[in-house]
Amino acid sequence: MRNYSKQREDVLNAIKELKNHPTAEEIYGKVKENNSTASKGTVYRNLKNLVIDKKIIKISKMEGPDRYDLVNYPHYHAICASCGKVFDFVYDFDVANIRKSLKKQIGENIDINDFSLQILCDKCKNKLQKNKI
Amino acid sequence: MRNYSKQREDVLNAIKELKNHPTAEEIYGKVKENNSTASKGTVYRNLKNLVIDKKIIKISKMEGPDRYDLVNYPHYHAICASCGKVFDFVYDFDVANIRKSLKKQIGENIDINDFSLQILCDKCKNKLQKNKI
DNA sequence: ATAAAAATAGGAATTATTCCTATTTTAAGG
DNA sequence: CCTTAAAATAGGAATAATTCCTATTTTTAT
Repeated sequence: MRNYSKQREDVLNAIKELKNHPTAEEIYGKVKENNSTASKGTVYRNLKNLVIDKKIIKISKMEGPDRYDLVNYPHYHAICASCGKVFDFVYDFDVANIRKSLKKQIGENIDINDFSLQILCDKCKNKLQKNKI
Repeated sequence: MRNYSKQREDVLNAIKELKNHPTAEEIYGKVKENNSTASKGTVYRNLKNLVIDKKIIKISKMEGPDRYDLVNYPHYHAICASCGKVFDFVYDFDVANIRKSLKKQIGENIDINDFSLQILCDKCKNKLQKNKI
């Protein structure tokens, strides 16, 4: 179903070189910097492919473009809805049980690629409480 | 810190009327249909405010614009990275323990607004496996 | 070596989101 | 109930992000 493509490797390598959750635009920039022929459409298409293949995950905030992160060691992201700060964290979710629960509820044996938490960080919580709501 | 606004209520009401995870554009459309004066900027600003206030959550897929959902009963979303299908599900995450773990790792007492799972649904898994990876 | 399927280049086109400023609304205090 | 500063909005322009298109190239199976 999926063929090999040099450009997909280029995209993955660009993400490896860029630290800290790059955007598609930043990845495209790095890819070109590395003299890959990959076009913008190719970058977007392969970002999706890489997510499907569990090589990377997507991070979405309340503001700004989506970001991507390598799946190198098992970690997840907690993203502040207010300031957008991303906290990397480790947690031992009971994946087997969650899958079982999903199987019961939706009747499908899904694969879990990633967990992501929408949170409010300390700083933003305080800012909101400083006065009224 | 935050003042009352009629338009923010209009946005929330539009989401209540629209079923099934509307986009900002769809919400804007409904809001105008309801004769609210809310402009596009106002809709976006208040979508963010409503997320911060835990009235709604944002759903992000690999394709297309972000979507929003009411926080009416405790449920979460599992989103297929390939086809974008959204599965609503219920699960009793150990929120207290997750918060404790986050506190230890990042030193902050964050509030958890939402969990979201990136998954691969059965259908897409099969499609990918039909041939090679 | 050949052919069909998959992937790409290059960038145009389209969407989604953000931004801007003058005006209006809200909430607090006297 | 006045007044005022802070917060919010309208209206839409501007920008940025994403998708789309077609001819060409690459990949893989045979």
